[in-house]
Amino acid sequence: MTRRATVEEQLAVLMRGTQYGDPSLRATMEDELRERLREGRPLRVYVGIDPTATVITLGHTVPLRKLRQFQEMGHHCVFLIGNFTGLAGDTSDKLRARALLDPETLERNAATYTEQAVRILDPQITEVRRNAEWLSKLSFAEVIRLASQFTISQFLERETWRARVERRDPIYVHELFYPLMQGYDAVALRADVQIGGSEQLFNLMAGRTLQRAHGQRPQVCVTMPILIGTDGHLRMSKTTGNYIAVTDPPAEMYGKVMSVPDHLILHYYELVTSAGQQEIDAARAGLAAENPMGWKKRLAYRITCDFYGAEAALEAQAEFERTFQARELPEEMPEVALEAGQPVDLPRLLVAAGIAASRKEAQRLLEQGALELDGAPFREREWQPIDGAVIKVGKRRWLRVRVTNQSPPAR
RNA sequence: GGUGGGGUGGCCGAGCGGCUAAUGGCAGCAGACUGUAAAUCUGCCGGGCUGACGCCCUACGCAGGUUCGAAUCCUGCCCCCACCA
Repeated sequence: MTRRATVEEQLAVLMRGTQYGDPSLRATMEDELRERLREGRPLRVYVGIDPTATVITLGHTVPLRKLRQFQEMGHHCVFLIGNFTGLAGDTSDKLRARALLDPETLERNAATYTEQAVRILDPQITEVRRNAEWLSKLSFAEVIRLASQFTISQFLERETWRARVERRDPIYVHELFYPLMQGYDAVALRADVQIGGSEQLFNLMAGRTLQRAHGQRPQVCVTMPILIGTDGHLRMSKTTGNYIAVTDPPAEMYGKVMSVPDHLILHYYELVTSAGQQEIDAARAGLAAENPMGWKKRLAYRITCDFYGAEAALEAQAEFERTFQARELPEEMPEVALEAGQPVDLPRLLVAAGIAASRKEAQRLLEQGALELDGAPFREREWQPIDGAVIKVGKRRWLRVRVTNQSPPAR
């Protein structure tokens, strides 16, 4: 990626993996992008994220990766933090629509977001902006002017809103402002290209409308598919808990990828790795012919490697092989200190060690045969502690016991 | 302001006087099996006490009431939705 690729080469990479509901829209966007690439100047490209939670998941990284591709081709990239749009809450979730986030929270989130986002982008050359910069300064009169660019029927063409109207679900007025706000971002940034999830298409298109109204050339909209979470069918998000965070430690990141259902392996290769077309094709062919596990391990390695480097990724892989494939002990595990000579009540111990949420739960685990003591099943509730003993609970929880020599054993 | 429909366990969603800690689905956990924390199958899935049979507490928007007994009936209140004004 040292020398500038040709326009068609760039275009092929940049359009790969994108998703548009409508082929003609895709064709339009592709043509417009080609046109701009031909100008030979660095394009202004951006991705916006509302800092509504504290973690960036692999789902967020999908558009960010696309942004990275632009960056690698020498285009100017902006990471936009929606600290103003975030103020009003999430449009798609009724319950959260009213939960206004306070500025401090937003600020804190914004900081962590940036830190996490630059794991994907090149921090040296990424411009980080916040949309409160311009949105907070708009007057009501200006907002009205923006609003006059849209009609209600345009809004009702948006599938999600139409569905909500039909279901008689509420649509709050402020939700209608979202596209305006997001669209105005494009104006303020004088964007050539905006990248977003495919559910954001309407908002990205609003950017075009407003840019046109401001005498700017409408931005090219690049929309990416939604990443499915680890449960295998819902969109990856923090609220549903089916997520892999970019800040998950290596072993956990690796393991979570391994817990993804097989049918998503290719989906992940396409959206959250830098695999090129050939590799994707190879993976597709391989998955059809071989045990998918190997491909999934390669995937897990790749993803972990992207965030933590090869060494950590190898270690995570070794740890996984050791604990889950060979069923051996992990390198590190929590420890508890117990007094010598005192029999212990295991459910109580598990709760105290934070391994079970309640005694009831610990009891259940015991009854279900989930406990292993130094490799052998153990179903008693009373236990005489042994120094260095390892208690395994279920498949992935371990506890090492240390016995303190309060009363030194005769010896 | 009026009319109608609603508020049930992490989520969705049944129940509409006792058999209900509350059907079912999703998510989660465990076991078996395995090709992985995949798939499949089985079980568990509010909390405390008990070695155990079991006992107790909390729970169906909130507060009262009627009943031997209420998520289920009545009253008041709060909140949500739609339609009409």
